Amino acid sequence: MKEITSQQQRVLDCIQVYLNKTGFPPTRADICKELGFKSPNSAESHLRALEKKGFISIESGTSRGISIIGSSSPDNEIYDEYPVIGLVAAGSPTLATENIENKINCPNGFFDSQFDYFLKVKGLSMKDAGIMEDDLVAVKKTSDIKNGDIVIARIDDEVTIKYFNRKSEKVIELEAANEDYKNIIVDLENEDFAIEGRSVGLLRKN
Amino acid sequence: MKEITSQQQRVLDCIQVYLNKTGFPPTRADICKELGFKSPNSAESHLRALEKKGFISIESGTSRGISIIGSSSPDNEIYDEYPVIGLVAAGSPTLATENIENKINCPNGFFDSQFDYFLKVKGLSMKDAGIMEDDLVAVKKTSDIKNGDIVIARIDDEVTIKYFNRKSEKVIELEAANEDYKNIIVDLENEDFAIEGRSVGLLRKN
DNA sequence: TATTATACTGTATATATATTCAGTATTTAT
DNA sequence: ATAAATACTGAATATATATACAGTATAATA
Repeated sequence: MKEITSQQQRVLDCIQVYLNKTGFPPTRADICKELGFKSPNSAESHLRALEKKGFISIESGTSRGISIIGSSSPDNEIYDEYPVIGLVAAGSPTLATENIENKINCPNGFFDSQFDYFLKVKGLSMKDAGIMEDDLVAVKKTSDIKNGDIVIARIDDEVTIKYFNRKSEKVIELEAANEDYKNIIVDLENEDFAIEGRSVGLLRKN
Repeated sequence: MKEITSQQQRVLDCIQVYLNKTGFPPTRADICKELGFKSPNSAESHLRALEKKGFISIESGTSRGISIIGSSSPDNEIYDEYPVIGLVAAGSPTLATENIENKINCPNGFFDSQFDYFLKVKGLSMKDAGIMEDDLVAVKKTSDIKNGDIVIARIDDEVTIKYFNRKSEKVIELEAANEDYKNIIVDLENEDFAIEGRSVGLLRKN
């Protein structure tokens, strides 16, 4: 990255400020208005210099086609509020769908996969997988599950977090990661079973 | 916020994806191309519906003047980039740039206590504390430590993460949370020992 | 000393883009 | 039963915007 001049820095800052304020990049005219230039070509040539030095990229023939290189995220990143849902009852956990304990603000792409909510874990059935009591598991609502995935599953009214293991067409094993807990064999023909989602990450506050 | 239809959701997602990819919002034509519409008015009417429902705002007469509402970070929260530092067997986790693996953008008050960096864990010495290989431990640089705290400690040139246990004025025990690992007894008089910081949280991506 | 980069004003223009108007059809409320 | 919202195609147009061209002037290279 080459050296930047003070005027070029002003233009670069101007683009960043404009982006923060509006959510989209400025036009040449916008930059002129902001910095007091009287010709759109003033902005244009500064932009070309910034492009040549690698600070920005300009999409040719595209309105507002400016993007700042390097400062990939902090300002472009999207944040959202994710609900924390509790697994209530110690022995037989039941999902309280409406029971949102609180909300956590967190970058959208925080975990490798998109997720929908945090599940507050009760019990130690997944202890050996590093999932402890009160940990917040990032859950992606999906039924796209592979063997070995950590899933949030519902059997009748009981919700539990376990390793997923398909035994046959009609039999699924939910495997605990703790020898003190026994695995659950689900007969899909005789039981009301559903996958709530898959764990895509974990958050622990202590 | 009113209910969103599936098509409107597709358009909203399309805007978000385009923004992530290019750094600026799409035109009506861009949306059409992306979603297979044949008339720019298809995009236009969806945008108007999204605006009416409060999901986006549209700057009139402005090219690419779309901004997603709510996606901007709440004003009260402050975000920062936190470095991820690798815990190498015979190295020290310093904030030197050569040790920074990457950076994670994260709300400032994400964990209960302020923290300074993420430490990428190697090994399973804290397995029973739910800290697994490649987990990111949020570390607060401090020497204010109580017995039972999970600390990042340095003995000579070796850095480890262990439970802290002060045995006497001059003796500290570093306790592993895995019976396969043996505890470390530190004699402060004869060894070069320092506390790098304390674990205040944990982040796992999988 | 000639050349290139910086730092502008001012005018002009092709085109990228928003936006309106005219339709058609289905679904959902009132 | 009627209005309103959804979900589109297709064409037309005013204007927002990028971008080239013609200058002027100063500072930094080579």
